[in-house]
Amino acid sequence: MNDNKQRIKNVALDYFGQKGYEDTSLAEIAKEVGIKKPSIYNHFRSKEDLFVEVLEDLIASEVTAYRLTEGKMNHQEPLLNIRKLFDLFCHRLMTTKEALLWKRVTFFPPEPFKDLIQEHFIHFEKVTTSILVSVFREGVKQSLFQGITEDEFVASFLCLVDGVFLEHHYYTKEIFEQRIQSAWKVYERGVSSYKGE
Amino acid sequence: MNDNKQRIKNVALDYFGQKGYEDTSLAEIAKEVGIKKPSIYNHFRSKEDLFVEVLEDLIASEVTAYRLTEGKMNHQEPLLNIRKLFDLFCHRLMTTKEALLWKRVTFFPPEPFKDLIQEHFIHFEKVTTSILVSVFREGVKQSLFQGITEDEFVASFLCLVDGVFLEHHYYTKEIFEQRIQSAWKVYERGVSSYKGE
DNA sequence: CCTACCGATCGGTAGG
DNA sequence: CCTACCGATCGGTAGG
Repeated sequence: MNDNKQRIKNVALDYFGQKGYEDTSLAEIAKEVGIKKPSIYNHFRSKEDLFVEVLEDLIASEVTAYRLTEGKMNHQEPLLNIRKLFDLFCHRLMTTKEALLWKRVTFFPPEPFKDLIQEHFIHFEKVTTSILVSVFREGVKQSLFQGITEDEFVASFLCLVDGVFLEHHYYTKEIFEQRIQSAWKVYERGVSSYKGE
Repeated sequence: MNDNKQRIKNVALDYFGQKGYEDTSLAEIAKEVGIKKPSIYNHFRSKEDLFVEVLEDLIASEVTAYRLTEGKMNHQEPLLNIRKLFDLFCHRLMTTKEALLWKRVTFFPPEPFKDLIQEHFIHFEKVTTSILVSVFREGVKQSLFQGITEDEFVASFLCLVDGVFLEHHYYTKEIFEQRIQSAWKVYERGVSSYKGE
């Protein structure tokens, strides 16, 4: 019964990510699902409604993934944990349709959703920040991250991840993986103590 | 006589950057310029033509800005030069309309221009990379950047700059500047030698 | 879930 | 530079 509703959302997630919200028509979504355009209105009150539902699902699945990784951390190894977070991020970026749409809308939010998307972005960042802070504090206990404040630790990690986020689009998979490794290496050196390991 | 042609291009640069190519109509561009839509066709054969001209101007001005900064560098001070490049980038990001459109089309190129944009992207990256490479090599002569390869140096800088770019959209000016400083600090530590200054 | 249709807007043209 | 207009397509509705 609700099979088609989920199918519409799946196709919408894909098309909104590939072509953007404004440039995706309900007619082409319907065609891909195998129904006619007006039938979409049996499940969603408007195109905007459809977008909001797709977006909300996306956020929920991102937050869940990060919480799961947090649960799997070994609190004795801060450097490993921060790497795990980084890998999780890169992995989702390359394998999920959600990442493409999330990237698109955070970067170029469609007019009607600017505020909504901003709220989600801030919420999502709070989730990741709280994880980063707990990793940092554990590291400090172990005399890691010397000369770096909590805020600097968080900000530089988020900047790293945002940079990777953008670059995913520019390059082929091979070059992208090189880029990731290079950026990570410099980041890790940067947050490590000058006096070296 | 060609005053209106330039005005059309200025407005188009702004709107294409803010709203994207597909979601910008010739009617609204005309309105902003103070003419009617068909008059645009006195200066451009099509909407696609207008976009291509805007894009070509954009590339030219970006390349010029980077070349100018390169010319002002003091080759004895690699760390200062890389900081200058970083500042140039951040400055242009916050003050020029070109940067916004450029980032938009490199990430989410409108269908009809995918190949054209890719060509320009590769060209532009060659310019910035060549500047970074010459900074890096001067640094190596001075025993800076120990343990970092040329590719890693270039990749991590571009990642830093891409991260900053994304964050520019999301934060207030004050928070953004804090973020920039934190990201820069970790980057600089990361590319500097472990054995410290 | 469908067919048939709506007003609005799109890029673009004719003709002056 | 304009007015007037084109076919196509958009999101959305009526009615079954």
